[in-house]
Order: sequence, then structure tokens, then C-alpha cells
Amino acid sequence: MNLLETLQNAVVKAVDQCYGHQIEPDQVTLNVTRKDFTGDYTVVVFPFTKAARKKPVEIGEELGAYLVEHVAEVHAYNVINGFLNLVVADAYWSAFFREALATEDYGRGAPKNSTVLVEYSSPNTNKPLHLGHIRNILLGWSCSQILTAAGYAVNKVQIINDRGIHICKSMLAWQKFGNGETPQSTAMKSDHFVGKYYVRYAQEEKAQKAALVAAGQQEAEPAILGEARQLLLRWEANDPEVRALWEKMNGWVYEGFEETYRNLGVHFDKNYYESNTYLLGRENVQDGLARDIFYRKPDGSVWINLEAAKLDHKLVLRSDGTAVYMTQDIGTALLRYADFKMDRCVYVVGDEQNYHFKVLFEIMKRLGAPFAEGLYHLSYGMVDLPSGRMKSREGTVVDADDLMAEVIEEARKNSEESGVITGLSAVEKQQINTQIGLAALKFFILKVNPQKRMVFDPKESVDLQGHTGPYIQNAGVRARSVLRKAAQLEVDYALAGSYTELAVAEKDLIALLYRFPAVIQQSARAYDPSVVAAFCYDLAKSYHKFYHDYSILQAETEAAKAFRLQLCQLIERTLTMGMRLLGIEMPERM
RNA sequence: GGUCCUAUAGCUCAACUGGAUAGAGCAGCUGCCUUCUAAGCAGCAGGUUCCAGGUUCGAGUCCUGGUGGGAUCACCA
Repeated sequence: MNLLETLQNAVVKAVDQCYGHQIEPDQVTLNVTRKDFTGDYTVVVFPFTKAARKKPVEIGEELGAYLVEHVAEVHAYNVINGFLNLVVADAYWSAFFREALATEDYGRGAPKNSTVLVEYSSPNTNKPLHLGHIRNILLGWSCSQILTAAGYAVNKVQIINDRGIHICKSMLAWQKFGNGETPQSTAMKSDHFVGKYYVRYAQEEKAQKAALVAAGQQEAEPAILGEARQLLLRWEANDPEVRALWEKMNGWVYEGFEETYRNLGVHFDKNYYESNTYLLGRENVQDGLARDIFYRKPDGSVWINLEAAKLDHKLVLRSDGTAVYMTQDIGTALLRYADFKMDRCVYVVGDEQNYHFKVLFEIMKRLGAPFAEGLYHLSYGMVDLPSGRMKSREGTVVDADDLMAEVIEEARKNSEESGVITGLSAVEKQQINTQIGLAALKFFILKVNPQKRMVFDPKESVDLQGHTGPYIQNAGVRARSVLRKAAQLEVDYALAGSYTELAVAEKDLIALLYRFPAVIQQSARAYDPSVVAAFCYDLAKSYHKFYHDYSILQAETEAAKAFRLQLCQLIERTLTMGMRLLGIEMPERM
């Protein structure tokens, strides 16, 4: 039983003993005591006033006295207004600390025997990844890591939108204007290379459109659009030549994506491709039709009536019998179940698709899919620039690769200024600058609640001071530095156990570390990495202050030194793990 | 128009299921490197939590009604 439960149960018992009133443990409001008051946990006593028929302060006194007397973990109490602050015994914190220190992967939850599928990224293959994808990818990766740490078996997948008119446009432009050039011959990153032809297509279409307008034919369609459509038809008819070109160009895109993923430090367990899944789902719809889950209109199209779920009627098969997006998603979900037998499935997709997923989940429920209750849309808001929305037309789209290069370059400049790593090799420097730059970028994005639309200021994202990834890395680096020095000394760690008079700062750090496993669970429950991000920042901040105020290697006694070094160890491990859950590496020095 | 999301310091963000005096960072101003890494620490200043009602011992948080911002409501994906 953890401390919170122990205290809650103790309060239940105290209320029963003192007032003969029965309550449930979850009716006890127990908060972490705010900084300005003494204590570790606070019981809100207002809810007991009716049962006790006494003033809140009196109740607090009585409950506090009872708890101190009967509960070993409660060492002291004080009452302010209707709040009963409990001071947890140092002995409890010390015992916890020793146990946590001895736990290799402190923070990790017990295996839950439950499988979660996380779908994220899911790009189109016509252009390179941009800032919006970065938020998606970081959220997806981080959630996967957090769910894993919470005890779930996690599989990461993406579905690649590799078919459709968009890729045909790139193909067409390459055929027309490419003169056979390749990513190799132009030394371009291959997804950017393909993206270049998508842009080239758009230019051509615009030019043709302008020519038509000039000729007074506003309504006419640019010839090149017809050609692109023709290409799509040939693709659908399995034309070998078109398929070969399609495979070549998509191959280039995948190569480029892989590089970006690698640089971001993420990967997938399985890729799904729309060219394989876009025909899926029709049989499931036929099946559902037979079970009267769907209905057919006179024109042959198939629909579902979701009015009972406060949604609309939704089309699931066109009148010509072909699949729509929804059909495909139904089929893909069932295919994935066949592949992974997941209990839950998380879709990391932008919030413009909220309605789509509401409908999808409702349909899966009605189809009786075994995982239907475990479907979750991790919906995130768009990333705006200080100047407003990113618009490809205005060229304000922030490219993922450029952005990463930029933050790393900023880290490099700062490293040179600080001079700490001047002695290292070029490779080591590069590694450290990469770690720092990416930390800045990743933390900047992940510290924000996913649900909210966020403003991304490139200038601010390369900040390395304050509420940032590098600030947290720096706390870890300081701890490592001390530990490195300690390794050169004779330290008798057996003495740590005799250090029992904890300073407030030390106890606060332990109390913070104590929350780590619960933070991981909460973050997993909410599918929200910002919970872990906030924790890492809190811990780093407390450690920085501790580091400033207390001497570790020159501690007053050998026992204090041994204890503080162990404290540094556990903090370093916890920060490293917490940051890893965000996809952020900890550098050795900085 | 219907539905959903959102509004907190000059700016970017916090505030666990309703709990104490709404917190951080940035930007601005002051201090602290002869001592374990100053990418740090300490301090000053900055708020009618969009508005109006309501529920409650207690509301940034819940309810109702407004206002601003956004998304969505395709035989597109």
C-alpha cells in the first residue's frame, strides 16, 4: 500500500473513531501540502463538519492528534483553517529512499498484462515532414514510452498515406520537368526532392489556371490536373509503368522520412500503407449490413444512423460500392486487431478530426469489436507561429529537418561560449550539441498540454535557460559531475544509513522522488506527456537549489556526504528516465 | 446555423478528481562565480483567471446565458 492510501485509510478510521461516521477512502481529499506551509500532505476537513457537528479547526485538531498517535507514518500535524497538515516521519522517507535506490528501474509500473497500440505520425508521401508532424511524432513516441513505463505492452504503428492524387502530382511533375534527376544526382534529402516536384506541380497548375483566366475560360480545368487524374486512374488499373514510378518516388520519400525519424530518435514496430488498406472494410460493412447495423439507401450507398449517439447519419460505402475514409479506418482497425490483439488503441491525430474519430469509435462499438471500449483519439491542437497559422502558400511552413538543424546549431553556439566541452572530440561535441538542441525543441513542445493549440516561437524554442529541456539536462549533468568526482574518492556508503536528521531540502527532494511512479501512471492514464515534463522540471528545479545551497562532496559529516551522493544518484536516474519518457537524452556533460 | 474545443501576468505556459494567499519561465530591473558545472541561485515588479448570473463551507475548475478565437458538419483523405 502506498503512502497516500495509508493516510486515506487512516483518516477514514479516525473519522469513524472520533465521530462514529463511516466514509470511503476516496472521500478523503488529500493534497500535497503547499510550499508556504509545514507538512507533506494535507487533509481537507471541511467535508467532515456535518458529521462531526464541530468547527473545522476542532476537527482538524482531533483528527491530527488521533493520526499522530495511531499512525506510524504521521510524525506531527498542524491545523490552519480547515486544513490539516501532516508531517510524515523522516524514518518513513529514509526507508522509502533506501528501497527506491535499490530498485533498478525505479518509477516503472508493474506489468499490466494489457496491450496498447499507438498510431502516430501517419504522413502523406508528397512532402517532407513539418512542425505539425513534429508535435504529432513527439506526442506519439512519448506516449508510447510512458505507457510502456506504466506497465503496458505497447506497439507503435503508423499508416502511410502513399496513394492518391497528391503523389500522382509529384510523379507527373517529375516526369515532365525532372530530366531524370534523382536525390543522388542533386544531393538533396530524398523526401525534400519529391516535395520539390509537388511544389513544381502546384506552380504549373497555377500558371495554367492563370493562362485560362486570361483567355476568359475561368471555369476550365488546367490540363495538368487532368493528366494527374489520368495517372491516378492508371495507378488504380495497376499500370506497371506507373506503379514502378510510384514505387520509386515513394521509396525516396520513405528514405527521407526514415532519416528524420532517426534524427528525432523515434521508430515504429509496423508500418501500414493505405495502398494496402484502402480497399479494406468493405466486407466488414457488408457484414454489418446483414446485421442491420448499417442501412442501404435506394441509390445503393450504405449509411449508419448515429443519431442515438448524438451524431449524424454517416456514409460508409459509396453508391458505386467503393470505400470512403471511414470504411478504410474500420478495416484497418480490425486488421490491426488481427495483428496485435490489442486491448486499447491510441490514435495520435490532430483535433480537426475529432468528429471523424467519434464516429469511428461509435461504429466500432456497434460492430462489437472487442477493443471498442479501448479506442482513444489523442487529439492535439494545431501549432501556430507567432505570426499566425502556418501556410504552405505563404511559405511559412517550418520544415522538420531545418528546425532540428537550427536548434542544434543554437546549442553549438552556446557550448562554445560556455567552453565546458572544449576538450572533447568533434564527434562528442556534435553528440552533445545534438542532445541539447533536441532537448530544447522536444521539451518546448511536450510541456504543453496536447489538447491545446500552441504557439511555437522558433526564437523561444532554442532558449536553453529557464523552463526548458536543457535546464533539466543541466541538473542531471551537475549530478553526474559530482558522482564522477566521488568515484575518485573513498566514500563509505554504509554510513548513509546513519544520516537520519534530514534537512528540509533533502526531505522535499525525497518526497518529490516518491511521486514519480504515480506521475507516470497519471501521465499514462491521461495520455499526456506534459505531466511527466512538469515533474522533471520540478525535480530539476529543486535539485538546482539544493545543489546551490548544500555542499555534497564537502558535506559536514561523512554520513551526510554518503547520503547526499546517493540522493544525487537517485535524482540523476529519475531525471534520466523521466526525460527518456519524453524522448530526450541526457548528456554526460554540457 | 448545429456540434465540439478554447480564453489565466506584456509574451509562452502551469494549477491532480472543486480546496489555503492562482504558480513557473521569458522579457524588464537588483544582487551572487577563488569553493561539487553560472545552461545555475536569490530578489523586485507584473492578475477583476473574457463578461454576467448560479450551485457550494469553498469556483480558474462545475451549471446557465453571452462575447472573442479555432475546428468540424463531403459519395475528400
